[in-house]
Amino acid sequence: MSRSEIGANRLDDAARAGWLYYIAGNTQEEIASKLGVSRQSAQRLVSLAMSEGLVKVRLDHPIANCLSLAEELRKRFSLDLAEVVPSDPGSTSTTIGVSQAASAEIEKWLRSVEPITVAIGTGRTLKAAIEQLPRMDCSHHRVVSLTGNIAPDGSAAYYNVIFNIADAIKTRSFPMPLPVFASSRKERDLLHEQPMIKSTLSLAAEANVTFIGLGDLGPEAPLYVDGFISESELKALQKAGGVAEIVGWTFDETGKFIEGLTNDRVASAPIPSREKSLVVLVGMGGKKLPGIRAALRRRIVNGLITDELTAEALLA
Amino acid sequence: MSRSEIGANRLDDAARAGWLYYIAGNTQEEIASKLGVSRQSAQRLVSLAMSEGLVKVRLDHPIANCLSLAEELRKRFSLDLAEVVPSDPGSTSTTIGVSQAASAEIEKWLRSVEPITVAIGTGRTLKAAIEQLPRMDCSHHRVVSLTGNIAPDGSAAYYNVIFNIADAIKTRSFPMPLPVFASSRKERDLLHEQPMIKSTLSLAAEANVTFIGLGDLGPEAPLYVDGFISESELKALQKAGGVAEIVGWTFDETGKFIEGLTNDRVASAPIPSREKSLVVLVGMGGKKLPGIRAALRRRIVNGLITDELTAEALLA
DNA sequence: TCGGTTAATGAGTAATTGCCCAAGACCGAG
DNA sequence: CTCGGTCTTGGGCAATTACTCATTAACCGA
Repeated sequence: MSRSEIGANRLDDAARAGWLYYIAGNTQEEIASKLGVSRQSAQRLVSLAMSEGLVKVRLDHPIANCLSLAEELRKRFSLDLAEVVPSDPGSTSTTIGVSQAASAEIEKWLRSVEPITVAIGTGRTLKAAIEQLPRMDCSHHRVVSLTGNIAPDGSAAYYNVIFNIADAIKTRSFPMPLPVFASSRKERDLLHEQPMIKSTLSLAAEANVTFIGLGDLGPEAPLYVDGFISESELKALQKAGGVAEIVGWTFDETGKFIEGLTNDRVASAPIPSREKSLVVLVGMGGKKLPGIRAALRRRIVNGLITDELTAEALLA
Repeated sequence: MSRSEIGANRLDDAARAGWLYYIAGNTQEEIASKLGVSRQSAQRLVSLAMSEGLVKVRLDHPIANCLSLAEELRKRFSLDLAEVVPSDPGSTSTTIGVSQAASAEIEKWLRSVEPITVAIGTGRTLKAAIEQLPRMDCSHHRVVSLTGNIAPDGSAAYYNVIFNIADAIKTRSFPMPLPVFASSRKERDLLHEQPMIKSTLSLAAEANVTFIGLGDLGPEAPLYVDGFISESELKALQKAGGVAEIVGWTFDETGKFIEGLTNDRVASAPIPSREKSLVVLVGMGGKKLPGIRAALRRRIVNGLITDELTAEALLA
């Protein structure tokens, strides 16, 4: 029996154990005897099923406060989509909850029988959301990345999610075989003139729906931490008033894009039209708050998925 | 604060507790302190969230054995849909697993943006499936019942699920305001001539997809236990070779409908076309086995959702 | 074939959860 | 206002689950 078969069997067993536990309501001891393993192994299988994402938990009840916050956000910022999930006071996670909600929204779009084009950004939040997606056949849809997938060191950019999505669902995916930042404006423009890139860019421009994350520009800015920009570049952006970035495009607290600096070199596609399509920002947490507020005010996005605390702060 | 508000708040809290438990991964003690209640109350809220169906657990991993059984069933009986869920050896439940799978399949159809018509039968299995449905807006779809909803004692037939479905999702639903069995063939035909009934019947006939359960005709036949037929009628059906019924239509082990007897009086709609639509039978367990086999052989249905053990028995 | 390394296993134990029961709150009827 | 009944609450305890750790088995390269 080959290595991969063992692995498959293991996941198979995990799925079976998870099924017996979560659906059939067996105790782990019962599962152990039914599967002919020790209680400890059964426990491991169950937790494996959970950690591997075989088990998806969904909670559908419209919690009153979340609903009303969403409604207010929609009105205040003329949003086409607003979703608010409960907050976990005390948790420091910046993805918990919103990634599940984002996943559900992405899934909803992908269930469409009409072929659609989905554009997607980068980041931890989106990555977590994609991991929640069920395996499904979406071969009639197209998923296109808004950002380059090459990290400064030449490796694949870790938080570029286009490959994760292609992995989770069966679809035609269009990565952007580019560095995230070119070395100069000239080089960026040159790269964008390449036929393949050009067609991917125009595909992105006509996306029906777009899901993007947001990175702050504080001392632990993802762009800086992940090595896409240097410390001095970060400082310069901060000095120019930059508060956040979306797929690499930095902007100030009014949502105005920073002139020059790194924005000259971002190889990302422009953010698709908010007139003709839905652009959903997924994010939560105090660090992102100024950025989210700016993005909403200048209508860089027309959809938002966030949590209760952030929603309240946005409305305050 | 009114009674209903209290109830709503309670479910709201339950949802919040369930969210903190299942999504955010808090312990019940943490939830208790965050929600400002005792640990026991938190525990109650979490279990309420589960029992009220606010929390939906889905397991998506193609368990190899289930997949191959489904594939074989599809081939052997020329099915358009076959789904096999794991069995819980030892459990006596006749709905566990298949109802979840049926719910997922129903949901898939209801997610369609094209308006569709869904026909639905009766029974414990389907009732359990409907309870799993998430709240969703399906006002562009129509859901029609295949059977009358009036029990012999004049009350609403308990296992008629059309009201449950209308309760769970927002849709135009079409019940059949009829007894399940008329007193005679003549009366049945007369009832079916009434304009409203007639239009509901023709709506059922053009359903895009149909979900039905199956009842055995053994000593504990649901039809008999629920008081729809008398003991002597049951005996007569058995003597005539009847092994099972679908929405009241009884048939023998070859799938041939029993001539005369109760079939003359069934007020149910005929089972929709297997040529032009998908008719899915949902059921599992040894008691139903002869019935399921018969239904598949004579193509009373062209779709099946069942469990491993039943699938294996069908293929043996 | 042999060491070295890694992964899997089972025992024991701490943490967490589910359940039962008694006490108290609430409500309607008298 | 009081009584009887029902529902809710929290304490305590038994059952269940998660984690740690030492041991064993499996694997891999030489």
